[in-house]
Amino acid sequence: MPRSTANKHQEKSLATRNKLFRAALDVFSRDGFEAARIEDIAVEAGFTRGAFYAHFPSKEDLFFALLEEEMQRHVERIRHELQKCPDEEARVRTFREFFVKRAADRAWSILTLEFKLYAIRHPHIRAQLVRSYRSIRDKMKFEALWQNAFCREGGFESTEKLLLQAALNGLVLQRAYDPASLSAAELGSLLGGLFDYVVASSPPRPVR
Amino acid sequence: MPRSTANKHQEKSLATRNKLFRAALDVFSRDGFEAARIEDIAVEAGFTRGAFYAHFPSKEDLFFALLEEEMQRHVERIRHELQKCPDEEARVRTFREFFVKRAADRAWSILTLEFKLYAIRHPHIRAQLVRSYRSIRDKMKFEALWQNAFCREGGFESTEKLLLQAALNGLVLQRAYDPASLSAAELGSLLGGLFDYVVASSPPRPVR
Amino acid sequence: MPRSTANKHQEKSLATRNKLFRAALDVFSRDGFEAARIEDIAVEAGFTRGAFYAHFPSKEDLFFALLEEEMQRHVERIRHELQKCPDEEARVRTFREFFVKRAADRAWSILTLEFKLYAIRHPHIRAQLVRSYRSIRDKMKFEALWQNAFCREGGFESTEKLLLQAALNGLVLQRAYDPASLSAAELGSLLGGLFDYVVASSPPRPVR
Amino acid sequence: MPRSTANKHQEKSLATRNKLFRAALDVFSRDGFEAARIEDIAVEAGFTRGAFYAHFPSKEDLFFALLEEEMQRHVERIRHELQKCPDEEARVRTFREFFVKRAADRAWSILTLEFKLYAIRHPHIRAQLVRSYRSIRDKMKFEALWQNAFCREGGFESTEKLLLQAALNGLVLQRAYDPASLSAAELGSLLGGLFDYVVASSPPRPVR
DNA sequence: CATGAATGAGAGTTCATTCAT
DNA sequence: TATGAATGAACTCTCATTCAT
Repeated sequence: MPRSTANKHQEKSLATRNKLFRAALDVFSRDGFEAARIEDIAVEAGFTRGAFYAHFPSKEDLFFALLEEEMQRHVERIRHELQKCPDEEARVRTFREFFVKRAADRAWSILTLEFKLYAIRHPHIRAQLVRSYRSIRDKMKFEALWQNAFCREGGFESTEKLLLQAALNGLVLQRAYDPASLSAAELGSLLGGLFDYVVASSPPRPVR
Repeated sequence: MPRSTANKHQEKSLATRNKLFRAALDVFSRDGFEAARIEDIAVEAGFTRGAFYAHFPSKEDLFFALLEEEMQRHVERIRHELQKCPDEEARVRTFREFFVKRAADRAWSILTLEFKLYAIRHPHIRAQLVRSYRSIRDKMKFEALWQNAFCREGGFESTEKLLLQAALNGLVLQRAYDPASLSAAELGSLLGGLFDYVVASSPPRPVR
Repeated sequence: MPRSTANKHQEKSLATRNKLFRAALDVFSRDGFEAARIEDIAVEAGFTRGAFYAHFPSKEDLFFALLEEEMQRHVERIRHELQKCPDEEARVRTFREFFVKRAADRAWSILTLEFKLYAIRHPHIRAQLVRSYRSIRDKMKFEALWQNAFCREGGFESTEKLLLQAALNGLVLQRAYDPASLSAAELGSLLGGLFDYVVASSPPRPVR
Repeated sequence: MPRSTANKHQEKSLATRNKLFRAALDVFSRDGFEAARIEDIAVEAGFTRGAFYAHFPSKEDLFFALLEEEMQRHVERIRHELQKCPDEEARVRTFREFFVKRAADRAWSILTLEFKLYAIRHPHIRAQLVRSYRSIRDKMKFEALWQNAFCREGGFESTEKLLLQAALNGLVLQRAYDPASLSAAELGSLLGGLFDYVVASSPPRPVR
């Protein structure tokens, strides 16, 4: 088998995988993780179920891949923006903006909630999700990013970040199911205020 | 139809309904709303599926009944405690304690999240859920409760309360799927701090 | 137990039975024999399922009772009209009118078809239905009625009558499912013509 | 996707569909349309319920497919026979024979009745059935067939044909539930006579 | 006589997954 | 690699019927 043929195969395979990937994001966003049918994802990508199983062992595995990519992209965007900041004040402002803007990605917030709930009910997945988050964080050096930016102390998994995350997802959910109860502006203002509160209450890092 | 017969029927019916009610709370907590099978609820209560359908038209309706009862109980407990408070400071302290303690009811927080996600995917239920929350709030005079306690202005659905709710549920979820990332003490401290922040940032009610 | 009390009970019981009877005709007409739910019949009569079972062993038995009553009423009306006829010509005209007019009782025609189909699928009922028709005919002296009226020979179950019956029910069914294909006038004219044909082709009875 | 694979799949699929088709005719004939269980049809064909749903969206759709095929086959047989007829007399004789012989297909007559009754109770199906009959008739050029054969005028849906149909089905039903009331010979003679009557009473087509 | 709570069998339908091609 | 036919388990919901009251 000539090398070029092998490459052709590999390329085509990768292309299929990518199409399934994009399709999955669409279908998950539209129907939710549990309600999403594998057939719908395959069809949305232009294939049949068989192609799905040739690339991913299960719906869960596809989600983990998606999760990893999404976080990677997010961190890279932040890192890129932070490099342009002259001082800590600018860095904090950048973080704040990023945080508040995440409310716009309704689908992702909801997908995150949904999958965590799913994980609670499926012990095997729960363990994998915990591992997955840890591994992504390690790979991304997320902790260092946060600490360098803020000159503040942070534990292994800073609880303040969990609060921000929880509030963000919870409020997006609230707006999703009852938009009348919370306007987009109110949501933004709530998140902004919370961010300021968290930063203000975070203890300054002792000078070494 | 003799009166005694009717009473016997009524009594028995009510007893069965209650057993199903309790069983549902158990099963929902254990398996989640969607995964909960009607048969499991019925069996847990000591009956068959048919009995379930004789008392509740659907799993959703049972959940709404549960929701209403739960909120009613909660409000009543708060109201009772508030009556014993001599001044506003005591009332705020009472509210704070209630809020922080709600984190202990892991099952309910998670059930709430789950059902809201379910509602997003089922328009008919979404509308009913919105109506249900509104109707319970009206019946409970929840707004008045909150406003009297705090001597502060509050809109129809005060956004600050939504933030508290969102953070509470989100953090409980976090602890449920990864307990190592957040100890019970940290969770309590996070919630307490958030409560203080919200109360502090809430504008004092203008004197009339 | 005083006699009057016994009578009261009997009376009340009969009244209940009658109410169930009328309700059954309504519900059967509306929903069809098989789709009719015993509960609906009971409720329509102002009772509960238990009352139904106190008076009729099953839906089928109720139908047989209904069938018997309906045929009895029909024969009595014919007999009454025939008595007023001075000669054979008038009797034939009377019969013709009765036949054509039966097309107006859409519900009964359809119910008849439905129950016969049901009987085919339920051997036990099939046998009972055959017996039932025979017994009603005997009791009503239906054959004698027909023969006296027409001065014509007729077998045990004259096949011409079966043709009339079949055509009537079949055409009513046709109009029920596709009214555009057959107007009421066309239906009447078809039935009238068929009646005339049957009478004309029937061999005159030999003088004894 | 290689062509040969696609063909194999197509072939297999068609074979399965056909097996389900035949099985359905059997089961419908034996148990009736409503009582027929999808599982029985699938098993009779050598498959499971899942296979059924892969080929037909519902029991009703399967019936419509069956109806179309049956009518198509019937019309084709008639058309074929008519071509061999030298004159109108022969054509009328051919039609007569076909009509009388249809009484032998007890299952189909009864299935037809049953489905029409079912349609009356299910508005959605009723509309589809009316459309289905019309579309088949149009596709088959059934009207032209009938008119060319007879040199007689006929409306869009000649009412005489409806009478023949109704009588046929009704008499077959009668024989099905009470064979003693009508011998096969009597049934044939009744149908033959009716056919002659209808043809004789049909107005000859005016010469253009 | 009448109630109505409870049973339990049974139907339709969906879909992740397997596997021959 | 990709197809798509087929499986089979799971789940919801309906209703005739029984029975204690």
